[in-house]
Amino acid sequence: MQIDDSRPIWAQLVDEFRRRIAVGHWHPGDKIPAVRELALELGVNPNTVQKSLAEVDRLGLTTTERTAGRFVTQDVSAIRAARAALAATTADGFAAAATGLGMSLDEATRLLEQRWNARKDDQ
Amino acid sequence: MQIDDSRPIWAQLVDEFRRRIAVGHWHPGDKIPAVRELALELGVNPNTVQKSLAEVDRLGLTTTERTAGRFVTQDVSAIRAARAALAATTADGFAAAATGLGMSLDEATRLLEQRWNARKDDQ
Amino acid sequence: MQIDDSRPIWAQLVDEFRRRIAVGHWHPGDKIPAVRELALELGVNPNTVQKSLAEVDRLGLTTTERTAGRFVTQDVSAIRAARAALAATTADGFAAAATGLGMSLDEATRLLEQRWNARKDDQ
Amino acid sequence: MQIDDSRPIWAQLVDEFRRRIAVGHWHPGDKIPAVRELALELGVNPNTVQKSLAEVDRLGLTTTERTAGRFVTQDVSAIRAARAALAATTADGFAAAATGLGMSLDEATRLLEQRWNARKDDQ
DNA sequence: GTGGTCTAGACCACC
DNA sequence: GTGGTCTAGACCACC
Repeated sequence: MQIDDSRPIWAQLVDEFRRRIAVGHWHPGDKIPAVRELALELGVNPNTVQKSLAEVDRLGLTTTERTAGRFVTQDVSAIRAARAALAATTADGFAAAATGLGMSLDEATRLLEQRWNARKDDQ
Repeated sequence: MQIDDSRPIWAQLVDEFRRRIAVGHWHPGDKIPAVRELALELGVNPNTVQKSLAEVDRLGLTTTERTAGRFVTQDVSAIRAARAALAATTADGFAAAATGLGMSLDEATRLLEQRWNARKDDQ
Repeated sequence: MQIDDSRPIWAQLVDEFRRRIAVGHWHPGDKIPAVRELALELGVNPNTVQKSLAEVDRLGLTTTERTAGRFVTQDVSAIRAARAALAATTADGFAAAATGLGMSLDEATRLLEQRWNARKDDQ
Repeated sequence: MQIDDSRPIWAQLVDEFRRRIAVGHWHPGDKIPAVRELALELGVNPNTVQKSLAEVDRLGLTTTERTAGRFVTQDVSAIRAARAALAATTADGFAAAATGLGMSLDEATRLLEQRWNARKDDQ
């Protein structure tokens, strides 16, 4: 649980599931965990998971086969879109913080470079 | 409440309070809300808020005066440090996502530039 | 209540609300009844009405203003689409019945003409 | 269960049983299911089924033999009448919708032709 | 009063 | 066991 995210749980779950697919935690063609299982894992009601997964279906990232379960799409372009969306979101988060702190694009770029290389050194 | 941040709540609260000071939501010299008030606002136990505020004190971002309450530091360098930390954190988030998606630093920089300008156009 | 419609209630409600808009029972710009009111009128749970109205919103036939209520779109093209869909649906129903009974298109057309004129005489 | 058909359930059941006979779901000479069985299938009270079947008897579409059960008539003309009634009903539904939407008979006929051919292509 | 969210729990079809 | 639907009822923000 995190403080201060006022968006509905179901919308946060949509983001979380998109993220899992975007980063390849769930691979194309994979069966994803059952609704009740995810609800248990995430500590929310199955109905809430259900609502968010319906939206993920609608986004074309998963397909549902009623008795067999729910599967990550094999449609590469849909997944590519999810990856692009994820990258854009984190870029926006950084841009928002940096502008909020009065940084210029140049300063932000330098900072990104710095942290990028720090990451590389960590590994 | 957000899904999937597994760090302890008190640590998340430290981040939240640092953020409020870094972005100027709480200004230097301001009296910040009472522990009980924050606990109510954030929906957590007062003891948890207390623990996180003690850490914020230790970071030099706030000072406590027994009877009068808790105040944001007037020490500019401490606040500057908090701002730098916030910027670094979001930069890290972007860097992590971008490398996770197989992007190069060049691609990440171009994306940042793109989103930066998109923000500007929105305003 | 009618026999033998196995589709979910929420989907039937979507059809019903589209129909009300298509035939002009609810006019462009009109405030439609509150969720709880519709639930009472239709004898179903407010949550079920809520789900169907979210879909009607998604179809662009209504817009929601959180505290003021829900309104029929003023977008003529969206309404035109709803009208076309309604006409197509009833045409399909007739075509399905007619072909199921072994009628030719010519026979169906003649029957339609007959009933059309019978309607006219009734008025 | 469907929304917004305000006719009594028994009358709707008459339509349903006529339809089953008209489309050949129940064939001439067939024994139809027992009252209690139909009541269970349709989720209504056996008395309601009884009332509607009495009407179907009266229409000459079924005959009842006290101990053996209820059978679909072998009278071809009665069945033909049921088929004509079904066709007329759906034709009326289309005509009502089309006139309600301000269409002319010509436009309705063109739409019917269109949907008729679309059906054919689907198969 | 308005729309919206969330939970608990029952139930369904399909296999 | 799987996804899906539906209800009852509590609660929330916004006005």
